[in-house]
Amino acid sequence: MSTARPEACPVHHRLPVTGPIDLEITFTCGQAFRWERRADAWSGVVGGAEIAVRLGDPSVLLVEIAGEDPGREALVGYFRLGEDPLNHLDHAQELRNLPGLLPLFGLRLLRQDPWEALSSFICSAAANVRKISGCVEGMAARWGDPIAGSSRRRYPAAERLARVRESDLRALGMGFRAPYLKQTARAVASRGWSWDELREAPYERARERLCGLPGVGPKIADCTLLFGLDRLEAYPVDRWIRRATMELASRRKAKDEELSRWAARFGPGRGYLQQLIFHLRRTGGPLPSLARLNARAKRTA
DNA sequence: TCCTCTCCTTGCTT
DNA sequence: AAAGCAAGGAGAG
Repeated sequence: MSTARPEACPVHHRLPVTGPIDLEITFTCGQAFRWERRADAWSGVVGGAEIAVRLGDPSVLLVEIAGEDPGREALVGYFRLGEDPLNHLDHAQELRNLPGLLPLFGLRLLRQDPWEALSSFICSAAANVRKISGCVEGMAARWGDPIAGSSRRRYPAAERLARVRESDLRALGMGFRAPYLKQTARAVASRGWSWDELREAPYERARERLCGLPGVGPKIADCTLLFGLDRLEAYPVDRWIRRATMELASRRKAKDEELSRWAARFGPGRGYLQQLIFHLRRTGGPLPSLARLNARAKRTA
């Protein structure tokens, strides 16, 4: 149902937004790696489209499309425009008192393509955001199909990356991640792999499946579940979330799995909250202990 | 089986 | 200039 339009007549959408929205945080928080700041908007690639987005008057997302229009509903889903992110606090009232967290709820957790999320986060091992973007954008430039009316390219499918040379991945700066990415691309492109099956599977089962892929451990499995498979109960524990969660839990040392279990108290939307905590910890310094914080809040109430 | 340590690439920072 | 650091994972011991 997607139609390619000529460049001279780009498609526009005006999409009303439920709840707060902050494009800067959304695109720079480390969940996605193909969003670029332009003079007047942000440019990203979603499916077969380049989309430029900016905010309009009272909480409207203005979208300009080049290439295959995903359609209004797909875009509303991609940005979760019909959901108020603050709802995720319903099961985590204790976090309301966390200084600096409330202003971050304009972060929209994007519903990304699972293969793009998986492969991007394989690139993320021991890398920083700039490095990851370079790898991801490099792969798209080299192997992605062109988008009509745009200089940007689609993200290459697993089938395509399964056929590239490892040396070409290394040339893009992939380093030791190159063989992981290629082998995982092969596995995902094979007949034995089904994203639909993963969507149906219980969280633990899906996580085990992903961990069976080369170069994929618990952290990247959880990122794939959270960012690519809409599993908001996934709580990826990286070095920042490890520190942040230990601080909140008043723990000196703890295993990642313990921290995941501890974070279950934040409810079914804890993955969404994780992304806010991640951003807060990276930009705002150490976090207070939740126990002390809530004791103080109770006294002053 | 579980824990800890080291290595693996690269490029930018101190 | 050498070392540290960056959304980790795999293999050894």
